[in-house]
Order: sequence, then C-alpha cells, then structure tokens
Amino acid sequence: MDKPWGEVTPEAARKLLVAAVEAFAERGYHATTTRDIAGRAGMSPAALYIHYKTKEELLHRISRIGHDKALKILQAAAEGPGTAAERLDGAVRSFVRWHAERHTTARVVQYELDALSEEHRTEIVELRRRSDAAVRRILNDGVKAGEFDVPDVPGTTLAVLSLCIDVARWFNAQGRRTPDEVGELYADLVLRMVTAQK
Amino acid sequence: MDKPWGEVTPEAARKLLVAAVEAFAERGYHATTTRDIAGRAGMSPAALYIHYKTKEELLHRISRIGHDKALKILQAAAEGPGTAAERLDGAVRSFVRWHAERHTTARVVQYELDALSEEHRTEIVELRRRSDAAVRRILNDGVKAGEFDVPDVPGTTLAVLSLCIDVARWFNAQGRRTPDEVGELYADLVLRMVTAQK
DNA sequence: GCAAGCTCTAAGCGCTTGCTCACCTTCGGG
DNA sequence: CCCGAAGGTGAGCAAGCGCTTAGAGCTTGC
Repeated sequence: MDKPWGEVTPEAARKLLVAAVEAFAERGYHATTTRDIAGRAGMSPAALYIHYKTKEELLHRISRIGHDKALKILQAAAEGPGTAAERLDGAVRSFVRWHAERHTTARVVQYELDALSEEHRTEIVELRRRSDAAVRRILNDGVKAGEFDVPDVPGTTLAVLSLCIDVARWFNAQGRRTPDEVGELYADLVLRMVTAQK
Repeated sequence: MDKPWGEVTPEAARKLLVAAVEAFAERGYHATTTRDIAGRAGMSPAALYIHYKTKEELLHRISRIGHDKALKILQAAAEGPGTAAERLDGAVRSFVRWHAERHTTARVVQYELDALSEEHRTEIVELRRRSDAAVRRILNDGVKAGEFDVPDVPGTTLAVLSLCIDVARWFNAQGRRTPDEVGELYADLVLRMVTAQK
C-alpha cells in the first residue's frame, strides 16, 4: 500500500493535513490561512482546532513525517547491498524520485523549516543531520574501496544532497521529464562527480 | 566601487530596500510586515509609501536588480575568452560566489518569486530563461569542441544552475567555508559532471 | 522672506488573521 | 431511552495587517 499520509488518523485529521500540504506548497506557510486549509478539506475553520492545537503544529506534523520518509530512503540505500557506486546510484535515484513525485510535500518539507518553532526546528535539524550522515557514509566507503576520488567528502556530501533537494523547487508535473528520468539523469551526474578521472 | 545597492536613490529609498532584503531573507516575504521594514530603516511605516507604491513593488525592485546581476555574471562568463571548460569553470565559480557572498539577497531573489504579481513574475522568468541560455551555450560549445561528454544538455544545464542556486539556501556566513572555497569546490564538481570519462 | 514642494510622521481605517466559545449533532453502552 | 463523550458548526474576539491621510518641518527659487 504505502498510501502517502496513511499514518494520520482519524480521517478528518488526514484530510486537513493533505489540504495543508497543498496550500503550504502553493502559497507558502505564512501566506496560507487556516480558513483556506479548512475550506480545501470541506470543513469549517473551527474544525481544524479539534485535531491540531495550532497552525504550526500542522506544519510540524507534515515536516516530521516527510523528514522521516526522506531519512528512511537514504538510510535504506546506504545500508543496502552492492558497491559504493551502486548504493550511491540507488540513493540519488530514489531520493530524487521522491522529491519529484511528491514535490508538493517536498517543497513544504524542505523550504518551510524557518516557520517552525525553535523546539520543533531543532528536532527536524537532527533528522537532517542523520540524512547527511547516510550519504557521507556511502562516499567514505567508496573512497576507502578505491572506487571514488573525492577530495572533499563533507563538501561533496552537501553538494549531492543540495542537488537532489533543489529538485522540489523546479520540478513541474506538467513538464517534459518524469520523476524516473530525472532520477536517472541525476544518478549519472552524481556518479561522474565522485568517480576517479582518466 | 560596485556598491551593492548603489543604483537605488535617494538614500532613504536605498535604506528601505536594504532593510527589506534583510527582513525578507530572514522571515520570508509574507511574514515580513511593512512596519518591520520601516523600523529596520529607522523610519515610520508611512515613509515606505513615499518611495514605493506597495510592499510588492519593493520585492520586485529587489528581484529585478538581483536577477540582472545574476544574468550579467553568467553572460560575462559565457561570452568570455577561453575554452568551454575554462568558461564553465568561471561561470560556476563566480555564480556560486555571488550566491554565497550575497546569500541574503540571493535567498530573496531565488525563493520569493511566487510572491510577485503575475506581470512582474513574467518579466523575471524571462531573465531566468536567458540565464539558462547562457549556461546551455557553454555546454553546447564544449560538446561541439569535443571537450565535454554531455548526453542531455538541457537537463545538465538545469542541474548546474540548480546546484549553484541552492547555495543560497544552505550557505551560512558563520560556517566553515568561504564563498571562494565553495566556488572552487563547485567548479570542480561541475567540470567532472561534463567531462568525458576514461 | 515667503510660497511651493518634497520628505516624513502620528494617527488611524477597513479588513483579515489565528484562534475561541457556546451550542448542536451523532452514536455506543447501561 | 437517556447520557456523556467526541466531532462538528456559526459567530465573533483581539490583534495585527497593508495602506491612507492630514499636517508638520525643512529646503529651495525668486
């Protein structure tokens, strides 16, 4: 199954959250009103506050679930079988595909961090640190095995993640490329970045 | 000279614009109030409306000037002397350096497009199209000259620009790397992406 | 030496915001 | 058949929003 927001119950809370993701992605957190969210979910503005204490809690739930998913994708690739090159290919391919396919969610997850409360942001930043660690581990493995030539592992880790994340900003579902095609292109480009020359 | 916002006069209008850049970068366009902008500039809220018709006009001025600068950087590199590899190195190096050094401005320029009016956004999108064309030209030249191996020129152009632009999101002036160091790292990574293997 | 014009402020208007509250409905268990 | 809990609504509050207006102060041209 793996239905996008299946873990959110009851049904009304899920509908509100899906509506919030759409609204936040389209107009940004601060430009979205609680009336807009409730309206998209077919409910009155007051209904929102039965399931969520504040508008910020809604953003936090979205951000938390999204970052959990992103981290799982990268960790699965990092801990999987195969050479470092194969694992890096898989990591980039699946991470990019997620950012393209679910670009609505990803946009909220990646670009609305600043709207979180201090406490919630700290929690999310820790998840991002672990995503960074997963990619760095693959690069380090590849260098150790002599597969990769990477003079600056932390910097290259940052660049790889940055490249993938920015897909959420520009990807357009009506555009020319499918998520799979972008994933393939990006996996190829990233492998070239880390592979020994000549 | 090349003082950042030297083209904006009179002085009061410049001070308001600089204050707006800071505020928009920190909190986002929609979360920034006209009172906050005026306060940072040491003026009353009403003073803003002597120099700008609306808050959106302020954003448009910022976005326009910033995109002009970004386009100039890329066009200068594309039309400069040297091999395609040298020009691409220069383009990435200077474009990344600008996004790092002026990350406050770049953040507004790159991430607040959606807050512009339909008309203003159309104007800005055209400037971005020309930035894309400048990079694509370098890649095409390199392929024609046999310097580069790039199976998908439009896709790789997109990836290169995307990588550079995302610097504005993560770059931290208090961080470990200087703008020059990031520029050098990124120029190296991008050259690896386009250079023939083996 | 003073009218004209520009810059700026204090006050505030009309509206929207996030959120609350009194009340209504639905429904399973004794 | 009634009861209390849970999920929902319409109306509306206090605060904050973008922006306007009346008028004060300073500079300038003749």
